[in-house]
Amino acid sequence: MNYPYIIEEGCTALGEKFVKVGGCGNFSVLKTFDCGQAFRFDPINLQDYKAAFSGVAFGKKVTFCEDTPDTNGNRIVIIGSSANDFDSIWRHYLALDEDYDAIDKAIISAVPYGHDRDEMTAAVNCGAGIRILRQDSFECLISFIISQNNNIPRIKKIITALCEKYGENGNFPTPSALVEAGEDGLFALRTGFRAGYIYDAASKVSSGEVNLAEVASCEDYNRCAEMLCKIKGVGPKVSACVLLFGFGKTEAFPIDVWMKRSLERHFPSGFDHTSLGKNAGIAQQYLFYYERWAGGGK
DNA sequence: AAACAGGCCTAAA
DNA sequence: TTTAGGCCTGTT
Repeated sequence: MNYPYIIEEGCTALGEKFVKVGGCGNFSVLKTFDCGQAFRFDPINLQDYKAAFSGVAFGKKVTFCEDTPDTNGNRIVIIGSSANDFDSIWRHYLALDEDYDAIDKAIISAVPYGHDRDEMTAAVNCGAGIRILRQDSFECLISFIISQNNNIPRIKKIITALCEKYGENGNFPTPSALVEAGEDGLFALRTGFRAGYIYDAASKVSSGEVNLAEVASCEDYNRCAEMLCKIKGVGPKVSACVLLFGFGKTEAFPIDVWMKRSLERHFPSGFDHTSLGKNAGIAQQYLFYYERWAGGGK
């Protein structure tokens, strides 16, 4: 695989720092930030780039721009940050150190020859370039609690309101800040019936009844899910999303309405995600993207 | 206007 | 153990 490396660092005409990073494989800024895993990024219009997204993660404002690939087909990415932040935050956040080419091959070869493998190959080709972001676990937990029975624009709106009202400097609020907000304060942000769920999550995390560090270090997926499901409003789907996007448990395989449709359409005789092991979550993103944004190859 | 949106909780068989 | 309603709100 090709490891990411800094080609150039500098400042824009406006004095904002940037780094130009090569060796990013087939990494796609567009697919990664358009596949619904992160709620605090929005597309921005920069004519020089194929795709650009701007947002906040880990308390830092950042922009990711998809530049043209180098002569070997390796993606170059412009990141609006210091070289220091690239090394300490964004390299890891974007999972640029993962060998996705190898993962993609493993996913395809884990599916039996014939119809099913053809379907999976099509999904992988369609979603190739997506990276599972390594997001903050608490932010992820609250975000996916909010996502239930909801749509993306409103999810984003609520999260923005949470950050503005209860976060420091517009950052994502801490558990204790949300406890202080109280269920009423959370309800006032138009969270609806999820206010009690958010409050319960904040309380249990802040009291240690649900220990996120323990979840992070636990190797047993079912036990991890069990711990998170102690929170009201956290069930199989939300816990799977949180474990996948917020804890790097890539064996998680969230099944929502889109995934259900995708599996029914492409694998009518059934699909066993456990055979994919640690790659199940990545395959899930491909199948999800294939169904939702590419119409499932109809 | 009525249905739906990246689920989960609760009550009832 | 499984199944059906209901749920805040905003948009179409």
